[in-house]
Amino acid sequence: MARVLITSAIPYINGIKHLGNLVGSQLPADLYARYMRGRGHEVMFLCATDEHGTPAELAAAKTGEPVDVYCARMHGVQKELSDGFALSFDKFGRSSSPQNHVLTQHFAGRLADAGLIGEVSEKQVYSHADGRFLPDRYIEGTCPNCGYEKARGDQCENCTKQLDPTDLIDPRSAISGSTDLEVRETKHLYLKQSQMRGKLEAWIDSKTDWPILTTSIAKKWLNDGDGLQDRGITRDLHWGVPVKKGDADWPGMEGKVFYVWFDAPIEYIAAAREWADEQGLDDSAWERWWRTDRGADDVRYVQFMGKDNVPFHTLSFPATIMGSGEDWKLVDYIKSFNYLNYQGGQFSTSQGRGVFMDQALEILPADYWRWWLLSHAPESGDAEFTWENFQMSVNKDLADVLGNFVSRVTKFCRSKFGEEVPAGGELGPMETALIDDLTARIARYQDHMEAIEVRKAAAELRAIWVAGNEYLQSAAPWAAFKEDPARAAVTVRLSLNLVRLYAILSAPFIPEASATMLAAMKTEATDWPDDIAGALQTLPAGHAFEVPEMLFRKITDEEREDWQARFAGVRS
RNA sequence: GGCGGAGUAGCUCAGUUGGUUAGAGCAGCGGAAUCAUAAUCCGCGUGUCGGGGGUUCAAGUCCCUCCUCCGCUACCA
Repeated sequence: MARVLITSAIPYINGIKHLGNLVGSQLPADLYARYMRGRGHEVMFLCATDEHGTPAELAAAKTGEPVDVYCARMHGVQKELSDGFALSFDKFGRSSSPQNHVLTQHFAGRLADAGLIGEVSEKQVYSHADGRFLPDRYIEGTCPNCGYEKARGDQCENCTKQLDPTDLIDPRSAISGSTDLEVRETKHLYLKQSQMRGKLEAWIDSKTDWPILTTSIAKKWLNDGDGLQDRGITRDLHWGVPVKKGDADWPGMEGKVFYVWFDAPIEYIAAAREWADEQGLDDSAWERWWRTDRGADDVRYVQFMGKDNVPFHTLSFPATIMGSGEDWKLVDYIKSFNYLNYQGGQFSTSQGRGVFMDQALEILPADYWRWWLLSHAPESGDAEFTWENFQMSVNKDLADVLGNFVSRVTKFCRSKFGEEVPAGGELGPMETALIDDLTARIARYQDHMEAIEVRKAAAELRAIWVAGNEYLQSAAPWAAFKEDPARAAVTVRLSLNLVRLYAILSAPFIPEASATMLAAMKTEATDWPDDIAGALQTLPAGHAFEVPEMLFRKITDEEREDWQARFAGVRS
């Protein structure tokens, strides 16, 4: 039994995530976690909300809540939705947790001791009306290049020119519109990533099995321009982890907090600690996952994220861990994803375009979304969601191929043999052929799951479902029953066992339907099938079962058209 | 602009280090079957592998060039 640590990129606290966000990290991470658990491995699957930063403060101000109250509420909303999608986190933590405060300050102290933190005095724009420093993107003005009047301080959306906020003509706060701005001197801490460039590059180079998408992004940042740049890790904000050197004050940094990209990845570790604390366990319980000197040296650590998050996970966070000089666990494999588009354009949180997690669950159960999203995961390039494709895929794969198989087998048995596994007959050549076919297919399915080839795994699983229909069609128990009931009994007995087998194999993709199938078969035998022939005899003759409710209903054309119209425009 | 990804059947996509007539699912057409959610199963592919050029006995695969789409570009997280 192996031990597998799995983290999914942590979603920002603001708003509800859309399906593109979901399929880019949390959902495939859950697939992998469920599969690894199914194989009998010990899994620690962690996620959290990323709660700090200016956007959270502004969103809270807008709703009139104190920012901690706002974050607590939104965390609850996101937790509920992740439960709705059956995401099986061992802990869904919060980057604002006390555990993360302690760890973030600890890392900062270690990095400072190692000489990897520098203090830099820099000029930033302060807005008197807003009472805060403004990030570049929150300053608007006229573009000096093209004259566009709503250019942002980081880049002009009209002419795409990179800007510095001080370049803008007639700058104003994008928050309040105030022009009462001032360039102020402020001191910040920088993580000297540049000093670790060689070490990081050697580490990246050693990861020959990583996806090209992952390593190419990392190398770009390592080698672009003057090489890896140092990054500021503090901000003049109120909401965040106060700047401290371990548990000691940091002279000159009073009133400042660590910046999100520094404290957010550390929350991966803190989430494990939150989990241990919640369970009433001591530090060794989480350290055995995270400290290689305390038991984590045999842990395999896999991260899931969208491609936009790759630089932080390949460079900044490893720099933090390596720079600490302590024996923290580094990631072993990074699975990154491209983007999912929506009906020819992008999903857009700001424009409310696309389907969001809460809306998705309002119209269909999680398994429908899980299956479509995972079987179309944007692995080799950006992928596209269309309602036509969604309707066709889900109806065909889930309702016709899998759902109908369960239905035809259980109902046929009930009408001819009653609601128990029928006795009699011996396995013949047709059964042997099926078992051989399944054995080969399941081996391929496992290979794809081990390699986290999500689409290929889904395609093989579907083929495994099809194999059941092919077998049933050629064995034709409805015909055999008339002259050779024992022959029909063999077929039905095997097919009922197939239902159980399918439930186990399919659980990582469609956990709710899988549970329904197991309940209908009245079995708690859910061990992963190593020997297929043996696994298909688990339910013995005489074992009672029941005909389940329809596993998957079909999406009608009317519904599809309705949803298409409803989600075309702006989210209400 | 720079970097990266993608461009293969009507649609969504596979195609390992270059090697027989380029594949799968869906859709479409024809058939079988009637247990089942009008479901299932079988058969059917004349594709300029984005365009052009090149290397090679042999190119979807390698090289050059051009076109299109997408992402990133370090203060959005």
